[in-house]
Amino acid sequence: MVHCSSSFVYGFTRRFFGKLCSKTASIYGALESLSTVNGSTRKPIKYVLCTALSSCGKTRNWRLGIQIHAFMIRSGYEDNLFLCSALIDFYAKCFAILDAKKVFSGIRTHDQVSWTSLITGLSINGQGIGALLLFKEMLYTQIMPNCLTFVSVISACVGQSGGLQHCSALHTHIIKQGCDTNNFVVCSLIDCYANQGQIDDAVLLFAKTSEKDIVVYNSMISGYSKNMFNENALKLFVEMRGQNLGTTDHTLCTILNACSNLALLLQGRQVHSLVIKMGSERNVFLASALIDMYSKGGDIDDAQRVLDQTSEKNNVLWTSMIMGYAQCGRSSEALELFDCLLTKQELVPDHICFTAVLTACNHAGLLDKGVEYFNKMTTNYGMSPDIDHYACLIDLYARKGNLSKARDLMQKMPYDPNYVIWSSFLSSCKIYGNVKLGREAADQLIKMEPSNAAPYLTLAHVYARKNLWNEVAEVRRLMQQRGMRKPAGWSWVEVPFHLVTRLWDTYLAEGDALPDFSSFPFFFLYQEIA
DNA sequence: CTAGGGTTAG
Repeated sequence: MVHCSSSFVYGFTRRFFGKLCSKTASIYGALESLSTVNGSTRKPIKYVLCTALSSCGKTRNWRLGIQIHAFMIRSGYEDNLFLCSALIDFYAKCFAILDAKKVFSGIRTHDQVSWTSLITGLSINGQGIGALLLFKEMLYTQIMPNCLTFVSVISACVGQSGGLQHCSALHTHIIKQGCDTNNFVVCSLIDCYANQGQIDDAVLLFAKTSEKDIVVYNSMISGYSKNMFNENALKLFVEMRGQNLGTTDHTLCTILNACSNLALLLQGRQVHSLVIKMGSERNVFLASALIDMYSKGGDIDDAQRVLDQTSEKNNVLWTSMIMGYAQCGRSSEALELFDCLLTKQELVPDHICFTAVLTACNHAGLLDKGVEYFNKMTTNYGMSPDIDHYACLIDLYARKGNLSKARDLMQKMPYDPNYVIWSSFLSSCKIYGNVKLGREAADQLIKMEPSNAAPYLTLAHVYARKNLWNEVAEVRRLMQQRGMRKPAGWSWVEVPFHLVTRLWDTYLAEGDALPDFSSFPFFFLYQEIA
């Protein structure tokens, strides 16, 4: 049987290995009987071992894999390069990267595969830098990288600081070596460029690829959607369907994502019908994309229906649902669902789940609840809150008017406040007319994104709220001096005198002194109502 | 016809 096709052996290994093991009481027995089934020759066992190790990696079967390793040693296959590469792959896929490294360093003469296996292994274990360094080391040897090596090392660049520079450098290398027509390489390059926000480079690469397959299309669609070019993603999907390439679950997942981003409920429903036609309703990736699409499209009940029909629920699905309720303003249902799952012990909440819960509190302005969950996360679950959790809590305090407490938290948290935090803080400063903190927030925002006009306008409102018209004028002068363009929907208006008093009514807090008419500049910022 | 590779979810 070992002379049959490898896919047969693979299938065989997966389906019958377990049975053999239980019958013979040990993996050794199973392997012995496999090697003697087809007669006297013992040689083919190494093919079986190789395929078995591969499937142990794919199914993350750690127990079986290490027994095969032991059997390898016992049968004298320890130095077989093919088996060692398979071992590296197996250990890496079971997240035992140290063991993978150990096998690698035990190899006397390496080949492209052994190098590539460890580079891939480092990359999937989150050690992108390590993968890059190993690749560099490989370049000093006689062994040339091949397409597969490039694929691995490019994937390792994704999410690295300076990943773009590495990626461009690798791209040059790839063109020199003539690997740039390989679709696998093209996909990883498109993915890498798209993840670094270099969508133009990705588009260029995509356009240059002559024989695009499904996955190349999928990568490009996903790249568009990641960079919020959702319409382009949809257009490309239509084009892809015109090419009769077919679609995969990946495609539909990405398209649903684009529909969610655009809140396109109708188109999302059409994709849902495609999911059903393809018989992919059981795919959890699609289920979560559907839940997300329905909740962002405003149909939370259909989102719930998708969840109900999914047989195997996981953290992602539950979190999508909680987030869905939170975002559509049904916060109490979000919290009820979360609490219910906790008591039934159907959910071990992780960071993102707590983000959804805190978002629900934030949406409903439930400060006490928010603090309670925040504390629960740290004390009951021993998690260290990440910046998004702090952002929810800070915004909760700020929107309740406790600006100093919010500012305090921003200082005490172990992260630097990001753009989102400062801008939500600034809006609270506007609501409560806190000039001092508002000015600070606006300064920070302007420093972070000098070309964005929004903080100038909000700051002007903070001043206006306190009748500091000279400061309002100063903001306008600064904007003109710095060549700022107004964001769409905002206008400077010359205010006729009879409207001035009406604006005052709006902005004047009770008990404030009447403004000095002579200092009023007769123009005002206002946001057009869509 | 022994190994290693690309795109998907909160």
